[in-house]
Amino acid sequence: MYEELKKNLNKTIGYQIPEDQLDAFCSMFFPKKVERKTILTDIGETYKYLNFINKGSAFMYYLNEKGEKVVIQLGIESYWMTDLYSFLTGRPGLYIIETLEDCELLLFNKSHYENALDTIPFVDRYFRILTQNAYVAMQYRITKTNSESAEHRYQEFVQLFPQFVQRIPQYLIASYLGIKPQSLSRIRKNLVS
Amino acid sequence: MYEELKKNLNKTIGYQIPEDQLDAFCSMFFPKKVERKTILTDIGETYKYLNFINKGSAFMYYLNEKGEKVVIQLGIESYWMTDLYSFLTGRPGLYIIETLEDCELLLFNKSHYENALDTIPFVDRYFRILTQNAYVAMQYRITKTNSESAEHRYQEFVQLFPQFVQRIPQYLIASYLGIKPQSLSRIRKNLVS
DNA sequence: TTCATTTTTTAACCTATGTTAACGGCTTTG
DNA sequence: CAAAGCCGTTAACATAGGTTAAAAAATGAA
Repeated sequence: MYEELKKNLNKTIGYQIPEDQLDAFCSMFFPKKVERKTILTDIGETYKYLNFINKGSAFMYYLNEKGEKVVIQLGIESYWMTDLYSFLTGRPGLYIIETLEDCELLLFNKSHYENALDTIPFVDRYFRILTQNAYVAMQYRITKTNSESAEHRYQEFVQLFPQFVQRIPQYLIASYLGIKPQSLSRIRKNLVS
Repeated sequence: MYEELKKNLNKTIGYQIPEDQLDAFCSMFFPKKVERKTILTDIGETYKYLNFINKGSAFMYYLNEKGEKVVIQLGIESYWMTDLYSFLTGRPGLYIIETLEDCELLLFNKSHYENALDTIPFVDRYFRILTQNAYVAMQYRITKTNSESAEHRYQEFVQLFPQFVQRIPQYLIASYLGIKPQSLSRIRKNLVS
């Protein structure tokens, strides 16, 4: 049940975490299975959980004034999916998280979060690194969006996230890259020939 | 000397911080004056300081393959300017910070940072909120860049950062918004008429 | 297997933004 | 105060990507 999570913990932290600490941490999670196309948390609700994807895939998006989904984040196994801001501040969320495939999630609620930070040595470091990585990745994404062509960005996306290309519908990848599905289709066509 | 910083601390934290704690924190800063067009930290160097802008303005940018400056962040009084990733991890920075006007900076180095986190109660909360805000702002910026026209983004920029429009050269604002200076000039012309 | 739905592709046409190049007004510096 | 750079504007032209609409392909449900 917790293999994927433990793998992620060790990899993120960068050293082998003692097994008893790992188990203490994992015991705080609440497993949950949900079908594909399930909305995990809706706009305006407060995010009560950090969601770890143990199996399956999901995406987080924003609905703009035209009613279009603007994809903010994509995730598969071993990714966290949360409106971090809402979770941390307790304020209503701005984004919607929806599953793409049937999912096995591991939920981690706020009181466990605070408790773990205080009692399990590696946890503080783990979440600090996680947040740092998310921040850096987003900063990188902005610089690329602001300075590279859609074609270039797509090629880089394929290179960085080959697993995503297999499993995430193309129109969501397009939105993630800030272009229309028709444009991505055209770009792919040009790349082949 | 520390008025701007204290103001920022109280505002960010959301309550009145005891004066002795404020003073303890402020005493850890190292004031520094630099001229306009000074490069604070260059690509490849590790960021040793968190830079608080007490007076003046600066910007952080990335040099892409074509040698163009891609602006990541703009800042005036009361803004922090740092490659947070480099500062926190000790790895070489990816970005360049350069002053626009003559600046009075307050530098905060890493050992002071760690020391302050441990010994002054409000500091942990302060930096947590600061990081959260930066994260949220960047997420917002991505969604807008990926779904709104340049004109719309500029109008929102003017509304959110009227002080920036006065003091930051237009070609840097254009880069921040992900467009060319000529395009921003054209957009502004259309808005007037 | 079939039908309904979702996703991708195509194509013709449109528009916002990029490109190149030139000019003029500030600002900085000697 | 003159010269040199820098910055913002303009204009003509080029193009990446958006729009609309339809058909084709893939997927899921019955």
